[in-house]
Amino acid sequence: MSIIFPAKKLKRNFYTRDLQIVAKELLGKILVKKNGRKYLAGKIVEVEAYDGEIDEASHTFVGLTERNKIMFNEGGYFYVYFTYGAHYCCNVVTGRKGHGTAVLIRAIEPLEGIDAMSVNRFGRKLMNEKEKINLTSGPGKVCQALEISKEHYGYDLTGDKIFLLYQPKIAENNIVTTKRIGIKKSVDLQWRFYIKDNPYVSKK
DNA sequence: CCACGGATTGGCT
DNA sequence: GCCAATCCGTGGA
Repeated sequence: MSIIFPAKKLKRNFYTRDLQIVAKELLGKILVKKNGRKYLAGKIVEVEAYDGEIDEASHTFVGLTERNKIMFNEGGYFYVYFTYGAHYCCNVVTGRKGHGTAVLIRAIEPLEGIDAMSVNRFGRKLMNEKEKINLTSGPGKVCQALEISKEHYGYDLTGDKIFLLYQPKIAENNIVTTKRIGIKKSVDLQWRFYIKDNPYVSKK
C-alpha cells in the first residue's frame, strides 16, 4: 500500500467538529477499506452535507428512527443506507452527539486495489481508461466498488477496517460549491462540495 | 452528448 | 401504500 503508507489515520477530533467544516475538509482525504489482507482505497473528491435540524432532505429531519440513529451519535461513525431497491450509500457522521449530521461520500478517485474494485463493479478487470472513470464516480458506485453494505452500518472510523487517512486541505479556490443532487426537498442549499477539475466527480 | 424512465427493496406514515 | 441522498440502458440530435 505504497501510496497511502506514510499518511496518518484521522482521529475522533477531526469528525466531531461542525458539519460544514468536516464536509469541506473531507475533500482530498483517503478512504480506506480493508478486505481481508487487501486494501481498497481512494481519494474523496465529492461530498454532500446533511443536517436534520434545518434540512428536510436529511434522513434525520423526521427525528430518531432505527435507520438513522447512528447519525445522532458523535462524529466518526459510518452511516450506510440502502436506496432505490438496489444501491448502498455511505456517510461520515459528524459533530456532537445528538445532532443528526453526516456527510455523504459521493465520489472517490481510485488509488489502491483498482483491479478488485473493477471486479466488484463489472465482474472483471478494467479494460480501458473510460471504465476507470466510471468505477467510483457516484455514491452507489463507491459502495459497490469497495464492498460496503449494511453490515458496515455504524462502523467506528477510528477502527482499522474502514478509516480515513490524513492529507493536506484542498485550497478554497480549488473547491466548487453547488446545490445537492438527486433530492426533492431543501433543494436550494449549497451543500455539495467537489474538487475542481477532478475527473472522478459524478456530475458538474 | 443529453434527456428520460424503469428497476426494485425496505423505511416510514 | 408511497416513494427514495441511484444507476444504467435506450433513443434521439
